[in-house]
Amino acid sequence: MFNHMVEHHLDRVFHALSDPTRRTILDRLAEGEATVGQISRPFPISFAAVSKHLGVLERAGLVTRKARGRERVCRLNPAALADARAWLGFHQRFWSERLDALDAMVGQKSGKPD
Amino acid sequence: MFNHMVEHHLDRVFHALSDPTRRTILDRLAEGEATVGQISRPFPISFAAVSKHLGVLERAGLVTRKARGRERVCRLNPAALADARAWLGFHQRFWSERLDALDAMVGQKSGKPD
DNA sequence: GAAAAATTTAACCAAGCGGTTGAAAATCGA
DNA sequence: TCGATTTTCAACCGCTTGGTTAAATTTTTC
Repeated sequence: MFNHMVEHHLDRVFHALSDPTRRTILDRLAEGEATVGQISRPFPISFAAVSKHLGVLERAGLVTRKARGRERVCRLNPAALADARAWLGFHQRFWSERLDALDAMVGQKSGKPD
Repeated sequence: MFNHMVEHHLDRVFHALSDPTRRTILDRLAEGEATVGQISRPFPISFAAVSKHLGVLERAGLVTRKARGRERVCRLNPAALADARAWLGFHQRFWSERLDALDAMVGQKSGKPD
């Protein structure tokens, strides 16, 4: 179902999403493509730090950077969220079913440990 | 919409999900509650390491541990995935709309079919 | 061609992470 | 009570991370 090909990818996507600065960058990018300079301006951290954050997002497949002259135009790649969404959706549903079944069994009060 | 109360929580949830060992632990837990010992047995890492992973999952709200004698019974909390799913779902949809609009504007001059 | 601008890369630092081992703290069983 | 079991805690190690500043690279502009 969720093979090991995508596992490695999930590591990077979830890790990229775990930082609030990076999530804010993604929000900014949702308003349209922007250069690294435009992205970094509102942040209180250095230009280079933002550039590194972009690198993390790019390696996770969430953002693409293409050169335009001496600038790099960053753009979102919404498709990269698909795997993460699929993982979460499947697991939340699966877990809920399992736990419902477990609750039902406990409700029978068998008293027998497995 | 996604206020700063939940932001801090998202950090921990996404970070917890970014490790393959922890995701495997969650899969294991989907089969039913289990003690720390039962969870750690199939892993090639130490007991203490698994216990720390459980701590990460617990602080993210994904797992609860309740004492039963000298054992700790771990159980999934599927609801903890809701915030992460909501974040992903909203953003993917929002991004797609934005990028579609962007593509439409760009497409007026190139007309590339896709 | 030289200066300026946009970005990345390199070197570094403090903090955190995932792992280890060993000791400590509860609890169970004889 | 004593020893075994289950788990956490503490200290430590090597690697990564998020941040810095400074140098290097590429492109634009004068």
